[in-house]
Amino acid sequence: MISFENLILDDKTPIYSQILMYIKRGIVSGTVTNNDELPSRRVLSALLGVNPNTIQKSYKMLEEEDLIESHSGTKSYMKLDNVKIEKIKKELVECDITDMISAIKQMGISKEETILLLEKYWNEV
Amino acid sequence: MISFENLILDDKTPIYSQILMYIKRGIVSGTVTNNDELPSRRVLSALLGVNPNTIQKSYKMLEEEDLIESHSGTKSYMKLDNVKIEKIKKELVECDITDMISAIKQMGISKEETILLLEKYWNEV
Amino acid sequence: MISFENLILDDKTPIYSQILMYIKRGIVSGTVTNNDELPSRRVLSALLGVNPNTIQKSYKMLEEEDLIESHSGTKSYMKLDNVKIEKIKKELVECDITDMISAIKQMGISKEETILLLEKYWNEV
Amino acid sequence: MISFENLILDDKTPIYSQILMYIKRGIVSGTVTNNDELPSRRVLSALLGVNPNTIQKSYKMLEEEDLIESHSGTKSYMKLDNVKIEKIKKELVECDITDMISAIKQMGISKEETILLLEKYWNEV
DNA sequence: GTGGTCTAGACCACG
DNA sequence: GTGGTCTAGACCACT
Repeated sequence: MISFENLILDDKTPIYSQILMYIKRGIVSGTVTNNDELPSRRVLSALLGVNPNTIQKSYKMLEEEDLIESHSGTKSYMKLDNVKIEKIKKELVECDITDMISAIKQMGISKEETILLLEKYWNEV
Repeated sequence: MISFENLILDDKTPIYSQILMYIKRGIVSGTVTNNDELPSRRVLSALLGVNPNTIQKSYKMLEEEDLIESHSGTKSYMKLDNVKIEKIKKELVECDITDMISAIKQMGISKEETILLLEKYWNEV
Repeated sequence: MISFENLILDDKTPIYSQILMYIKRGIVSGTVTNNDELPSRRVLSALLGVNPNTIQKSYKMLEEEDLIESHSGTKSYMKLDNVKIEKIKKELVECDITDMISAIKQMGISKEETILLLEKYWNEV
Repeated sequence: MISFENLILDDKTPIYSQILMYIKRGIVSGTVTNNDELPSRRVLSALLGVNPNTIQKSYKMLEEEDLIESHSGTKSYMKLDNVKIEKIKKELVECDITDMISAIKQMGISKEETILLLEKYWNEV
């Protein structure tokens, strides 16, 4: 069963998107693996304190990306393979890194300075 | 006159916010300096292909942060000093770096690997 | 539910402001009381023939003055107490009376004549 | 020459409208009479510290209501008769009084209470 | 021409 | 269905 206890919601980004990203990051990190069971819509909505419709939207998007499979009952399971995992990893990592680089470079900060900043903030997050 | 030719709009973030961030990053990088003239709402809206009101919103937020001087019937100018510049730099850099670190760490990627990725992508952006 | 059937809009004052004043006057007169339900933006906008966003602006200003309670997905309700009501009453009455006096005095009309005019027009409005 | 020294501009109402109303109230009070000379656009704009275009707009509206006459030079004169004066008086007084009554009645305040308030505030304005 | 404001309509998250 | 936000266009006062 996938755990959502490390998911802390902020109110700047859409909730369905935060849930989606949380799961995708779990896939990349290996805490979410093939055949893992997802909590039911009802349970997760209660756990996170958000509307069931919002959960439903997240699950639907996972389904559209062919990452989960909903069986006849209410249970849903991750449907992963190495190709999908690599694709997500590349997508997420590239996005996070290049977005940051793009923003940093616009401010005229050098690569060396960026690495220093990264070292500085790494353990504070 | 502040140049906006390097600003490419995406459709994920609010336009007014992208314009705001573009100017703030320019302040940090030094391409936007004190007393620089801002293009009028009409000119910039035509240049970027957005509504004048969207520009107005960006400018208004800059004024609320006391970064520009703006009076009816006259042009608008940047109103900066070193204290303001340092404050913005800290705000922007911290935000970009820590957001990235947070996302990367959730995926179980180490600091060393991150630095390698940063080196790899730095010149591609 | 607050009734808006006595609200007739003119086109000299901003609509959002007229709606705001209508509700405030209702608060003073006692026709709008604590916990009263406000019509939704859609309903009221259809009723008054204006854009939902205009209603939204009025409601937002009421919320900023802490006169209504409003959460996403739920109805909005008046949030009043005697202190707030007295404050609004003082604010509105003073404004209406002193504006009128100021205008009348500029025309060289005496207090006695004004009272006569007031008696004359009172039942015609 | 019509004096504008008692005109204090607020920034809530359009300036051209405030100037127009100031003159009309002067007509009603008798301080502005037939054949009175108006200051030139330039002089009045300097005196009030507003743009000549704004003065021009006020004068144009007076002309459209046939209340002033501009001679070949830059001088303008009031063009009044008793019928016009009575019409303006009725228009202004009725408007001020009935607007106030309308607002006050909406708050459930009685005629007697209104007269007391009027007495109270009369000398404070 | 300049900046400022109001109204309008579409879209989003949420219950 | 609810409220909240973003973009859009028209209009106004003013230089």
